[in-house]
Amino acid sequence: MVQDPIRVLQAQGYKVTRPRRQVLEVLEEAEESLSPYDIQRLLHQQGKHLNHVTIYRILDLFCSLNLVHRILSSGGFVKCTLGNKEGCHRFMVCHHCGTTQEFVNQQLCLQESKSTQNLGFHTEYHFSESSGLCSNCYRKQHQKRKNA
Amino acid sequence: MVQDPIRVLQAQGYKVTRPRRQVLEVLEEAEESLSPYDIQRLLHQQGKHLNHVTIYRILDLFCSLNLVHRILSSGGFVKCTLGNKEGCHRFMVCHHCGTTQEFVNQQLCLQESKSTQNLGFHTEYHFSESSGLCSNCYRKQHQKRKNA
DNA sequence: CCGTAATCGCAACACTGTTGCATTTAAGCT
DNA sequence: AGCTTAAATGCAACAGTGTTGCGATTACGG
Repeated sequence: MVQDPIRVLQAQGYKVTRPRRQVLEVLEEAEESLSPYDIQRLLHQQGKHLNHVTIYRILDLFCSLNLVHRILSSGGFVKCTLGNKEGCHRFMVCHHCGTTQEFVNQQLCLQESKSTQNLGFHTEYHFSESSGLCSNCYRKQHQKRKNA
Repeated sequence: MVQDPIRVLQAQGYKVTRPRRQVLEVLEEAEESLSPYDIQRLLHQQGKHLNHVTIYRILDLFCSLNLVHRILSSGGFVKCTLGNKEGCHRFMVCHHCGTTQEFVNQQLCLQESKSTQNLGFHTEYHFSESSGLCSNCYRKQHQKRKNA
């Protein structure tokens, strides 16, 4: 499991501010990836008002600390839920409902590193993204077809 | 090896226009990923003037045909150089010089699919990005340290 | 060479991300 | 608890990126 983000901030000498806690909370609760402006809108609905500049800066910081990852297919950010000792993140993204789920696979990670090293590349970090249907959406699509 | 992009366009009933050929050419020559506006600038320098809207639409099309892939770390686009029967793309991106190189690994691809399927996910497509130093930049950094 | 559907260019707009600077705040110290 | 100060936030203004609708142009089949 990933370390408590608050602890990570403290350990690296960053302040634990209200905006940072709020951004963490909203990412924590989300099932899908959120754009900076999504985050602003969601917080706004809760009566919490953050400047978009602040959100951008917070996301930059969180990315650099590997607390958060940007999803390519959506452009949104997700909170990393799993440890990443090896500098590796793997995500599954449902292209129907947008749900994003992180997973780990130590063996895949090692093989991916080895594979790039064999090609003369010095990998420091890697990630992967699998796009498809989550089990829920797959079931729904399947039933629809049966009924049609 | 990947099929000739021109053939792909024709086979799918898309016209082979001058702007499309020009975008393909500039991506072909580039070692690093190029943003839409990078592409416009490069073509402009060659006396070829494309509207940015056109470039966006062409890149959308090429992405949907899997002729081109967007790199997360840079936001730029690269021409896919290898086949992708399995709906899989793997890239190495040097964070120093920006060079981008595609590679394949059938075994990794199969394992990644299996891994997500075991988690109840129905993967249709996946890709990975390894960030690090290419052999050239690694050597340079290494020498610098020795001299310092 | 002609007709036409697809594609492109243009203008205008909407959204996303950035910079500099004044104000506020977390956290260490007493 | 109050004081201090470096870090972080908010604001305003701007810069860059991406989108839409529509009229003009062009690839390509006949």
